[in-house]
Amino acid sequence: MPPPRFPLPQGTLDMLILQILSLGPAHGYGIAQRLEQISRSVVQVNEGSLYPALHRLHQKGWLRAEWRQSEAGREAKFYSLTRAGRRQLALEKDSWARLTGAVGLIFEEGSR
Amino acid sequence: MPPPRFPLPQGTLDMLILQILSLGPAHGYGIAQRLEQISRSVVQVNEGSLYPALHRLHQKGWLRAEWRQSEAGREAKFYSLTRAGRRQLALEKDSWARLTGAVGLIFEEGSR
DNA sequence: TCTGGATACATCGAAGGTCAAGGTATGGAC
DNA sequence: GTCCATACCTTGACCTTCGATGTATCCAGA
Repeated sequence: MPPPRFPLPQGTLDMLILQILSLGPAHGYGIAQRLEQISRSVVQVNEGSLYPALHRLHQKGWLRAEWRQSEAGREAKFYSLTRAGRRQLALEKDSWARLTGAVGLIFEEGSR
Repeated sequence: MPPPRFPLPQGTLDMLILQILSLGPAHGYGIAQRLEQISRSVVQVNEGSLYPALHRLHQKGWLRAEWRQSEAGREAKFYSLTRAGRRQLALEKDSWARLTGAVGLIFEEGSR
């Protein structure tokens, strides 16, 4: 039985996109593929979430967009992190660490 | 500067409530306090999130509700986990572990 | 006595993100 | 010539969280 898909908690997708782009420019389709590969299929991005998220991040000035030729020889919109995007990623990683830390504390409380 | 408050990702509140109740019955107000205490104020539950969540979980059959006297001598609605609630908590913990694991993988990918 | 703060419940509308479903188009392989 | 992978996008339904607001009791301190 393959692991069940589960919805990404609101807000985490932005962080994951920024993280992938911190490794280098990529287009939407590629971002989705990388997320799935690296996470071993735990993270599966819906296109109806992905593209709005990219537009959102772009509009906020965290991404730069540029039409280029893809590896497959197709026109594709390549995104890359801006300086502000890098800052934002750091912030979101920080929040994530505090959240998971807090959840960890709450879970431990039961096992003592 | 105190750590900034941040919104709980959608869905995590249910899991945290179930976890707190797995330690024993509690009323809404008390659940919020415990979450804040245990998490060292990282998790701060909004009442407009808490009460709808409790009703939701109750309606799904994961909680039992009962009016009793609180420690402070006030009428309060005490919630406790049902068997189905315990099952649900296990499921959600599992999803959480897979999610944080996946996010961990994606973060590591950058630091190699 | 009365005022404020803690306890305890609840509801409402706004805001925001995710999802499933659907649509368009090109390139290469068979 | 047809199918699949690539690559973009939009729409509406759904759900949760949030901030604001409302009600009520109890107790401590001025």
